[in-house]
Amino acid sequence: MTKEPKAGAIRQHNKQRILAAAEEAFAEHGFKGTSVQKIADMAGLPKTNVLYYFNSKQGLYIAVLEQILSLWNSAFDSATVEDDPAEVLAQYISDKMRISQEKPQGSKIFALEIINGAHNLTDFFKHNHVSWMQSRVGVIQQWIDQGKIDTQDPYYLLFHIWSCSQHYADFSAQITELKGSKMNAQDFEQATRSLVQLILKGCGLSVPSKYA
Amino acid sequence: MTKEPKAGAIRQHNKQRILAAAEEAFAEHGFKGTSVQKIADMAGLPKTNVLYYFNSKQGLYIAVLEQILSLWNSAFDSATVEDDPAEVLAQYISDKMRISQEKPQGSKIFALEIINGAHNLTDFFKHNHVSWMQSRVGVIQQWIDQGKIDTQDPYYLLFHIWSCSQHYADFSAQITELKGSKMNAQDFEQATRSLVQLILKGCGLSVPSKYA
DNA sequence: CAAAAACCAGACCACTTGGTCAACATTTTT
DNA sequence: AAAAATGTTGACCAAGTGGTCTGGTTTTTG
Repeated sequence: MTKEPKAGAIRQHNKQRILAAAEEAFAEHGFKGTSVQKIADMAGLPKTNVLYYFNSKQGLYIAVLEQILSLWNSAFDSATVEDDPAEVLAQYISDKMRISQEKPQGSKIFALEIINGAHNLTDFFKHNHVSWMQSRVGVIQQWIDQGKIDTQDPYYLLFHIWSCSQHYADFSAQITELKGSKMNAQDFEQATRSLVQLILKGCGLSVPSKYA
Repeated sequence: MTKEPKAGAIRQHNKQRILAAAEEAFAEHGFKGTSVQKIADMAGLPKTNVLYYFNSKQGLYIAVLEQILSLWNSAFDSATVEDDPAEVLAQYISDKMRISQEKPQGSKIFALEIINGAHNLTDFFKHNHVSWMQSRVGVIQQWIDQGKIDTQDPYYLLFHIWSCSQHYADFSAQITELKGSKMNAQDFEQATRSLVQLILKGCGLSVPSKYA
């Protein structure tokens, strides 16, 4: 069992400092490509100190992962059949795009983790993830059955929403190269509108004026 | 200049052997996570031999990258305004999905490379890529101007096509987890139809019967 | 204020890494 | 068949790795 000493303002502060540095480093160089020493330098602490708070490099990595996942909630999580699919999906896409804009590192780390086989995601998380998926697929299927949106496999719809929105975080280097400059806030707005229109129209929905 | 000794059946054969092993290893563990020793083992050769053909680990990695990129061509590359956008886009999406199914390692390596900042892609490739993009964006824009497809930023449309199709290669671990089993040929067919419908309908096009 | 708990950090270690070198074997060319 | 080019390989190395240990300092607590 991991010891969890209560409170400790210093502990709190230092752990946060280390987590922030680790998130940046892991996002940029991956797990193997990041050394504990480098994280320590970025956090302005000796290496031993990092290992003191997080017992191992992997422990720190998992802590980073969990912190990221805890921030990925959305109104879509609790949507029901009663809700308007156009409204709910548009909101969900907007949420995911905002996360890609504001927390690109998290998305990158998650992507790296999945590409490498997701070996560090706990069974607890995986189980949660599967449950969430089944529940959301259920709602979408009901929308389909009621003829509110086009017939399709709800799994693929969700995959497509994720991939497009996360693309703006994960592949930012490529996007910058191709567009000639880094995407700014206005670009993100436009990309979001573009994606909302594509997905909603692609599902046979019309875009709520709020997102047009 | 890199010496390129003519012919040499042995050379050809060994290099190919090493490239294949390296592709598999890099896709699974990334650049930093793969040791030259491991690649050598997989290729059934001593480490020194690998370094003999490719002067460094990075050299080998770049060779792998170039080999991958050389296979990513499609009919879309040479499409013109005269062509039917529905037909061309549906074909392009199908092509990209087939690559995700048949060559997932390549897609993964490319994704890892981009996430990590694309530092190993040569300027030559980047320039080619930008040119390709501008040319394709031009064609799409003309389709828009002629009212053949919905008004939108062509850049984002292409990003969305890429991200969705590559998602099936890069995030296969997550998909398998969520769907409960690895995607088979039939699943890929269905996913392709689903994506073609989403994108085309999202652009205001109707799906050619061939892809419905 | 003293003891206990928490925190800090240099020295150190076993191990892996990419890469070199020199000697030897094989193939190709003349 | 001699010479030149190409291929093969074990021994070796310097640098970097995650992680431990030990002894100290600071902070918290009774």
